[in-house]
Amino acid sequence: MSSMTAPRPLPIRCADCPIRYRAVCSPCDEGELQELERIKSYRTYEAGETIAWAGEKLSLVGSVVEGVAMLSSTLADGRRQMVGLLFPSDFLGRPGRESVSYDAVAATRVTFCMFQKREFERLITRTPRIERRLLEMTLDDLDAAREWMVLLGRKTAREKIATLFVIMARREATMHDQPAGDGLRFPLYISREAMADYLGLTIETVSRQISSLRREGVFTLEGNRTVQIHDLARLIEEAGDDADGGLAN
Amino acid sequence: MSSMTAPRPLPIRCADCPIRYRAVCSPCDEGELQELERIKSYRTYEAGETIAWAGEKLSLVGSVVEGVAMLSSTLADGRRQMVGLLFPSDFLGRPGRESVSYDAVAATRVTFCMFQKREFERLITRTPRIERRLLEMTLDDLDAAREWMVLLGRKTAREKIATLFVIMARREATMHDQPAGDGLRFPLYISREAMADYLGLTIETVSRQISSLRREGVFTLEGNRTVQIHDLARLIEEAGDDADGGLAN
DNA sequence: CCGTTTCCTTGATCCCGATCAAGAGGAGGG
DNA sequence: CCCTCCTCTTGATCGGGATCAAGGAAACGG
Repeated sequence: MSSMTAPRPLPIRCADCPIRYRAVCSPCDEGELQELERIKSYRTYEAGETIAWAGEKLSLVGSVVEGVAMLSSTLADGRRQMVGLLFPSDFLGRPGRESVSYDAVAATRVTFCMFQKREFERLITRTPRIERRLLEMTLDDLDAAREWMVLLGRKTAREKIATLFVIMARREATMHDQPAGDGLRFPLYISREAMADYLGLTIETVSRQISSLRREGVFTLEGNRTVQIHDLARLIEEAGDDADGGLAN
Repeated sequence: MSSMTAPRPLPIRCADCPIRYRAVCSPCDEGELQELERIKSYRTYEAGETIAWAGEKLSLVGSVVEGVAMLSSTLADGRRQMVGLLFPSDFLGRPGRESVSYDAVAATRVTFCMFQKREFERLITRTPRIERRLLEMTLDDLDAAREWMVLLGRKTAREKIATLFVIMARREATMHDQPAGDGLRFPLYISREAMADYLGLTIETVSRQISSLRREGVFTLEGNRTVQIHDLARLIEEAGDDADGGLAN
C-alpha cells in the first residue's frame, strides 16, 4: 500500500520534535514540512491535569511528544472506563469533528506538539498524503480498540493484567529498538486506579492479580511502578490470547 | 467540515444500489460515480456463512446493502467476542491493509456491494474526497468501538441488554425516518448467542435479562426476535448511560 | 403430520471479582 | 525528623453472572 503513495522511504525527523514526523506526516515533502513547522506549537500538562472534557469544543489537534495521556468516559454514577492510552507519537484530536468524545487527562506530565485544528484541516485538504496518514492512524486505533473489546468482554482478571504487562513490555522494547525478552525493565506510567479503569476492574483486583503474578516469579516490582520481567513466555501464556492473534507476532 | 469539501449537498443515489453512494462516495462527481459503477459487483452470503477469517487476505471491500454481518474475534479456548455489527450502509474491509483482523460472518442473509480492493485503492488515490469519506467512516467506527468498550468494561448485564435494545430501536427508527418512541416494533436480527458475544455475557444471562425487562412491561416479544417497545424512556434509563453521553442526543 | 434439530427459557448452584474494611508503605512538606 | 496525604496491599464477605442441568418452543425436512 505504501508502495502506491510513498515518494521516498523516510524517516524524516526534526531536531526539537523527533516524534512529530513519524506521527503526522510521514512521508512529507519539504513544503509540507515547512508549513507544519509554521503552525505547530507545544503544550505541556501536569500529571492529573485535564486536557479536554468530553463534548467540549477543542480547537487543537496534535501528537504526544513525551509522557502519557488517557482517554476515558464516565457513566452517570461515576463508573469510569478508559478507552485509550496515548504514548509518544500517538495522535489526539479529530480533524473534521467539532468536539472531542472523551475526557482526556494527563497520566504523567505530558507534552504535545499541537496544531490549530482549522489550519491543520486546511493543510490536509491540500495534502492528501497527510489525510492518508490520518486514515492509517485511525485504522490502527480502531484495531486497538477492538482488541481491547475482546479483553474487556471475555478475559479474566489475571489475563487482563498479563495482557497489559505484555503490551507495555513490547512497547518499551520497541521504543528502544530492543527485542522484548526476559530481564526487560519498564515503567508502568499509570496508577493502579488507571489500570483498573483501563481493564474494567477494581483497584483491589488489579493489586491482587499483580501480587499473585509477582509471587509466582513472573516478574518483580521495583517500587510500585517499575516492572522487571523474569518469564515473558509465561506472561504471554497467561494473557490467554488467540493462537495467531495480536500478541503473537 | 463538509463545507470545506462538498461541491454540492447531495444526496445522490443509484437505482439498484441506493445505499452505496451514502456509504462510499458521498459526495461524488459524475466521473467518480461512473468509475465506481464500472468496478462494483454484488455478493450474497447465507446466514451463518463465513465471509472472511481473521488473518486471511481479502481482496474485496464494500458496503452492506441488505442484511446484517458480524465481526468477531475468538480466543484460543473458544471464548468469542463480537467487535462490530454491520448493518446496511456499513463498510467492510480496510483499504490499504493486507488482511482482515477479525472473522466476518453473515448474521442473516446479507448482500454486499463490493469492489476489488486494488481497483478501489487506485480510485482512492485519484479521489481524495473518497479518502476523506473513509476517514469519516473509520472515525465513526472508532467512536462506536469506544462506546462499546464502556459497555463491556463497566455496565451490568441489565444495562447491556437495555443499551443494545435502545440502539437497535434508534437504528430502526432512523432507517424508516421515524422518531423513536413507544410502540415501535423492530427485529433483533441476531440470535441470543450473538447478543451474548456482542455484550460479553452468556446466552443464559441474555435470556434472563430479556425476560426480566419483558415481565416488567418495558417491551413485549413477538416470537423470539421481534420487539415492541412499550416504555422507551424506562429502557433508556435502564441503559445507565452518562448524562450527556451517546444515547441521549 | 411427526421427528429431529436448533434455539431459547428457566432453575439450582458455584465462583470470580466487587465491595467493605483495615492497615502498610512512600512521597512530600513542615 | 515527624506528620499528613495518597497510593497500594491484604483480608473477609457478598453478590452478579457463569456454569450445570433440564425442559420448552420454534424451525425445518421428511
